[in-house]
Amino acid sequence: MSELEKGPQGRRRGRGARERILGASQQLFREQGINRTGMDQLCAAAQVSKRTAYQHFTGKDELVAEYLRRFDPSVLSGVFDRTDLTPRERLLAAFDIPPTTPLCPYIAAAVELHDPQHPASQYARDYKKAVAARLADTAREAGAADPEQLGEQLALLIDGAAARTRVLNADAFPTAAAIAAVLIDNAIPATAGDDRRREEVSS
Amino acid sequence: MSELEKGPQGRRRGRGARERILGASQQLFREQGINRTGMDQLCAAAQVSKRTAYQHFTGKDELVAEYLRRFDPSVLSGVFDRTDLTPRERLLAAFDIPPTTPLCPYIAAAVELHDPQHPASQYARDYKKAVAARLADTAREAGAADPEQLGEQLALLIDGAAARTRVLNADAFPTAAAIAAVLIDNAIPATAGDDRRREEVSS
DNA sequence: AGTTATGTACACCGTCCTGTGTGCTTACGG
DNA sequence: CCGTAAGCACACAGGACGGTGTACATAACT
Repeated sequence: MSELEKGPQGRRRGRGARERILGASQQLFREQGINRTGMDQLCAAAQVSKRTAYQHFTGKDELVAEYLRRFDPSVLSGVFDRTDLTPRERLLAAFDIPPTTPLCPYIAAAVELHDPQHPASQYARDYKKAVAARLADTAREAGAADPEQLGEQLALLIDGAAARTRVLNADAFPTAAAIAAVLIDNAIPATAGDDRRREEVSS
Repeated sequence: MSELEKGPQGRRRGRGARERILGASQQLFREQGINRTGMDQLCAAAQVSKRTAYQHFTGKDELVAEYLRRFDPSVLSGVFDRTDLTPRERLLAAFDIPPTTPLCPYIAAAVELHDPQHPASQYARDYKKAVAARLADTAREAGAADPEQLGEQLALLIDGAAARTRVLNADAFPTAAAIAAVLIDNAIPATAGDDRRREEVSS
């Protein structure tokens, strides 16, 4: 039989070593960082032989890249696909992250790996662009004058809150949410709302 | 002769090994990151014997902490002490960083070291708080309604721009500056409209 | 059955890392 | 001038790291 994908959902019969490895990665890379987590420790935590790990992933680099790919469903989709909220509420919901998230792992990976060519760094870039695009879509849906600009601005606020939370060890997302509310109200001209301020589009 | 301070300005007669070490640290830690820069390489770049390096610094940790302490004069003071600018212009000038700065080294250090107890991490926290305080002072000088809040908001914007610039490999400071302009104008009650300032806010 | 993919146990390699020990040379100050 | 602090050259310890080789056990599918 051909060497078909053993990728994301491709474990054909195994007892699920790949999933355990990725699960341990989620925990350890977050708690300790990528560089400070050795493969020995990771395999021990996953209850997986080291040999098996290197049969699933060609190297640590690939494992790190795959580890990053396991965040989209929980964060990105979980916020934007909520139809129970108005577009404006959805934009603000992006700042309601529970304290379970120490720091955006994409920023952490980009800083730790320190190599823009690394697969994980490239994926982090793609992810950040995707988030900004989703924010822009929602901004357009909410009737923003310049959705792309608002999306980029909100994305910057999220990253700022993440970075600041990490450095200061104190939640910075409420501050970011406050800024977001101002930006959103400034960018949406005719929103039905209490405070409708002078709509000036900063050039 | 007693073991008196060989600290910041304490090289008594030497040929300046300490300064060369710190100079090389500035360059290498920025270009390659902290964890990816070995002491061997650093000493070679500084043209300093490894033994000498470990006589000036008890370990790499202390060197990293000292390396972070060498940024205040160039960044923090360089922006806030410009008396040729109005307070509002000074707030915005904090976002005019030249392309020489790849990423705020404090964020990088906090992420790379990954230990809030590390001296360098503690110093990074102090520095971030100090910047926010300086921004708040300037915001107060500019007549902001809630200077502390504005200072914290602007600090968050700076960190967001730094993080985003790093991850995306694209300058995000203009976006942050645009947000800052909106926040500043919203926070300063009397300064609406164009550049009508000069109402001296006596300190 | 029996073959084959999957996983295990464990030792091992080479490399890089932080950090030392030791002896020698240089330059400054009195 | 001489003494001494500053710096140098070099080897090496001790450990963590990423990654591999080998031989063996188990599960699954036909």
